[in-house]
Formats: sequence, structure tokens, C-alpha cells
Amino acid sequence: MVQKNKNPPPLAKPAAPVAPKRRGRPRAYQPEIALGNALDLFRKRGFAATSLDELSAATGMNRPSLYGAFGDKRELYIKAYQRYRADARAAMLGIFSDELPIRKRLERIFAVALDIYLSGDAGPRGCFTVMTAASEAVADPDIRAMVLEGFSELDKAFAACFRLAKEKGELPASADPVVLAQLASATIHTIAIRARARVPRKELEAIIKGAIDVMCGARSSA
Amino acid sequence: MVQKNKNPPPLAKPAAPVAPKRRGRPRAYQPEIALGNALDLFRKRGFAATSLDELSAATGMNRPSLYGAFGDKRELYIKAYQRYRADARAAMLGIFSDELPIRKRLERIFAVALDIYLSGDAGPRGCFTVMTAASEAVADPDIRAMVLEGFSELDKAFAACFRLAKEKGELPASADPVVLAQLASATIHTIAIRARARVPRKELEAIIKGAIDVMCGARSSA
DNA sequence: GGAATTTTTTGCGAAATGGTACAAAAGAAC
DNA sequence: GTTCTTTTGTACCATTTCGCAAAAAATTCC
Repeated sequence: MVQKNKNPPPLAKPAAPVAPKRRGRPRAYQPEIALGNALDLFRKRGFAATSLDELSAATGMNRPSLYGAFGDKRELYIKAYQRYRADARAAMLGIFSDELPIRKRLERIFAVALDIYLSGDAGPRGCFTVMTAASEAVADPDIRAMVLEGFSELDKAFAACFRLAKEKGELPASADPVVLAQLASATIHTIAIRARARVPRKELEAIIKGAIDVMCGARSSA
Repeated sequence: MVQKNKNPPPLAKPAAPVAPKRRGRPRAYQPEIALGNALDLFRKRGFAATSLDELSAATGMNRPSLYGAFGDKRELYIKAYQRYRADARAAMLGIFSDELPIRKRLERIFAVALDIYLSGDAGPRGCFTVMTAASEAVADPDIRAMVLEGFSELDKAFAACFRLAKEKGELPASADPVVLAQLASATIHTIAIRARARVPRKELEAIIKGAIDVMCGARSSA
């Protein structure tokens, strides 16, 4: 046992995805879950009205831990917003890539959006991007960049849908995918805002149906 | 001079519109102007992020005077919002009642809205209703009622425009004024949000033009 | 078992916040 | 001129806010 040699793993994969075996005291929280709870709070209250004490209570982490894990309040807000966007993107991805008739596709997209905006035990939470744009994006360049990217992302995804539908002959040749996409985004925005003011789901669904009729032509009133 | 009788004004108009000659120390501020300044601040920062100190500085009134004149912070916010709505209504009234072709009418309505949303020396201020809806309406019933009334007011005004245009034969018989009105409101909302995120005026104008084309039919591409 | 390392916990502190009490000021009524 | 009324200005209070320092705890490496 003299030359025990520490058995050096000759070519072990350097990035083991599980159990990195950190060195110090183990964390008492799960970063993913804590960030999700912080996101919930920010969505409910907005940036300025959310205090670190509330965030601490919601995440189960005390303030110094919050700082260590996510930085100050603004950084935490930005990370929460990134998480929100990633979640929303994930929820939409399948629908945008599925090869459905345009009408069905739009219906599903708007339905998912409605679910996101109307969720929340203490009242509908609306759309983080819209709230953020309304309050923080004017003054904060970093947040503004993310918000603008969010608009662009949504516009482009809708435009791709309409372009494909046009190629498949579902839309008349006169249809302009970019203009239709902006109308679809506008519909997203109007239901996000109205949801936040507790407009009932039925009315929002009626707005969606009307918008789809206009965008796709009102032939099949399903 | 014994029976001087205090000369009772026999039938003097009880509501003299000028110079009521108040009794105590005269006010050092003009309520209208002070409320306007408070409105500007609230539009810039939102409710929670606006402090009474800032409001005091912006209005030129010290805090006790603010409190005496408008009540606490929330009441001041509500009064500022009422003022905003009154101003916006006044700016729109003429256009909504003018008998213009529908296309021209929409162009002017959206142009006025753009001016409101893009104004502000420290960045575009957006639409107070949208900001208010996004942040306060969920939790505050009074504010929510005002916001809902704002939505309804706009929807109805647009619907009246489209209904009239349809009667005048400017729109096809298949056009649904209510649906078109919701799309017009959605366009208002999307440009309000995007303006707040500093989307350039040109892009907003393009969105408006596209929306009008869809709503009125793209024949005359003026 | 002891040293090193990372996290948690407790508690502090300086600043800002919303709101108010109270005396001084400025004008009207008499 | 005196009194009454209303507003202003100064100062204050209790609470909340964000942020951090320093000690205690939990784990790995040796």
C-alpha cells in the first residue's frame, strides 16, 4: 500500500452531469425551485413592490443566501425573467414546430398563452414581458434588450407560421405574413393586459376567436 | 345702521365660477398643475417606485400639503389616473366624432395615441392604463374598475367607428364591427407596450399601417 | 481526527419610506 | 386691530428597505 498512487482516472469525462460532489456545506435549497418561487412573486407584485423579505420567505432562503446564489434584487429579477422566457418558449416550441393547419395552430398557441396569463392562485398573473416592459424596460437597458428580443422572437415565430400556411395554400396570396404576425402578437398583448385586469376567460376567448377569424378568413367558424 | 341686515343676496347665483374668495391662507400651488406633475412622475416610474419625496419635489408641494390636497399616495395615484383618462378622452373626442372616412379616421386616432405614448423627456411614457393594468389592477378593485372601464370605452368607441363605416358602405357587409374594434384596441395595446420598450416610431407606424390595411382592406395603400 | 471550504444563520446598520403633529404664516371676516 | 380660518414649513416617528459582516454549521479532503 505504499504506492497506492491515488488511482488517477485516466480519461474520465470531465463534465459528469450528476453529483459534482461540492466541497463545503451542502445547499439547503434547490436553485431551480427557489428561482421559480421568486418568479411567482415577481409576477404577482412587480419589481419595485417585491421586497427581499418576501422573496426570502417565498424561496425559503434567507437573504445572504439569496445574494450568494443570485446576486442582488435586480439580478434576481433578470434571472427570474430569463427563466420565465425559457418556460414559455418550452411550452410553445412543440406547437410552433408541429405541422398543423394554421387555424388549429393559432388556436393552440393562444390557448397556451391564456393558460400562462390566467394562472395564479392570487389572481391572474399576466405576462411578465408585458409587465416588465411597462415598468422597467424604459430605464434599464439590459432588461429592455431582453424585452425587445422577446417581441422579436414572438413576431418571428408567428411570421413563420403564416409563411408556411401561405406556402401550403391555406392563406390567400395577398396575405402578408409579417403584418399578420404583428396582429397575432397584438392579440397576445391585449389578452395579457386584459387578463391582468381580471377580464373573464370567456371574453378573452372571444377576442381570440375574432382575431383568428380575421387573420385566417372567417370561413370555418369552428 | 342699526338694522344693517347683512344684505342677504336675494337670488344670487349660488355657484359663482370665479374667485370664491376662500377664507384662510391662500394656496401656494395650482392643483391642476400639481396633479399634472404627479401624473408625469407616476407615468415615468409606476406606483410602487414613486416615493412621496419625489412627488413632493415634482409638484412643489411639501408632503403635508400633498396629503391635504389629494389624500394619501394611492388616492393621488387614482386622481392622477382619472386626470390622464380625461386628457386622453379629450384628445380623442374630436376624431371619434368627426365624420371622416374610416381609414383616415383610424390613422388620426392611432397618430394621437402614438404621440401620447411616445411623449416624455426621460423616455417614452407608454399608456397609463396598460401600466396600471399590468401592475395594480389585480389587487386593487377600485383601480381595476377604472381600467376595465377604460378598455370598454375604447372598444366601444372603435366599434362605433366601424359600425358607421359599414353603414356608409366603406366596409363589406361581412365585417364585424365588434371584432374589428377589438383588433384596433389590440393594436393600441401593442404599440403602447412596444413604445415603452423604446421601439422606434417608424416600426410602430409600420405596425399601425399593417393593422389598418387588414381592418379596412388593403386597397388604398396610401 | 483535523484543516479547508462552502453554506447557513443571526444580527446589525444606514438609508429611505409613508404618514403625521405642531407651530408659524397669510389672508378674510368682524 | 383682533379673531378665525386655512395653508405652509419644519420636524419627527415608526416601519420597512436593501445590503453586509461575522460567527456557527455541515460537508469533503488529507
